[in-house]
Amino acid sequence: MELALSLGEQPSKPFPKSSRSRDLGFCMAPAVENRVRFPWLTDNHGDGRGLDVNRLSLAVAEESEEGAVVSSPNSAVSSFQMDFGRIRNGSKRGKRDLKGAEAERASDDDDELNGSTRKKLRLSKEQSAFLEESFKEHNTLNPKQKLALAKQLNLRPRQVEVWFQNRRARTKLKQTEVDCEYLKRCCETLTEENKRLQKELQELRALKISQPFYMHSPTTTLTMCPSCERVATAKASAAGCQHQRLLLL
DNA sequence: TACGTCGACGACATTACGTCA
DNA sequence: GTTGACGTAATGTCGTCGACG
Repeated sequence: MELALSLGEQPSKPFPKSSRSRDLGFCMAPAVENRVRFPWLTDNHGDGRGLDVNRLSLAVAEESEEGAVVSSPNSAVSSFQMDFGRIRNGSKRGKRDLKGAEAERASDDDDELNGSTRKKLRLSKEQSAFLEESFKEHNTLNPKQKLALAKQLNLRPRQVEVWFQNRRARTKLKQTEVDCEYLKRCCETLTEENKRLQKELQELRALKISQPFYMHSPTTTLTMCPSCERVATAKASAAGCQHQRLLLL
């Protein structure tokens, strides 16, 4: 039996840095990938980039443009317009956010840092659905895609980025659960097989003790049935598997 | 060419908030 | 109204890579 799993092989960084080249797509052991396929693992665009958000439903965007910002059905406040009070003082990430293209993250946060604690918003169903669709297309985003999505959903680019990060983490967690289940089943099967072989070994030993002369007979051979892989002597096979009996005929 | 630095980004662990039973 | 569990948005940290001097 072949355990076609990669859990044990996974390095501390299961997603290799190949994704840095924007090739998009999870790095899963081939066998795992074959067992559980995600539609977005295949790059329909060939070059692995170029998410065309315009292909997706525009319903949300249209609604947003009208100013009727979509809000969570469970939230009384618009999910976009809530404050984002963030504690970002002197942290490595905070510094990085103030540099280069990432400055946009900080700039649009600056006017929202009044509070001392961060406010967590919940994305609306429409936003989540839209992001989900995008994720199915590509599980990573290049800056352009990120900006386009953010604009379309009226979110901050950072929010889109975080959503994708969390989504990848959730996907991986699910995959790990699936793999664990599979391994469990494999383990059970192997345990059963091991029990059966142990039993068979005991029977053979018993046979050897009870019929020492027979076993030492030069004409006696142990054969393994290619069909059920049971080991048996020519004589014992008469009481063993039917395949052996057929072979003897 | 080798090397150090920097910015960007992803994974991962963790925190904190919103929701619901 | 309170509480604990759960889902998830957000944060912090680390490692890696490519660009650049």
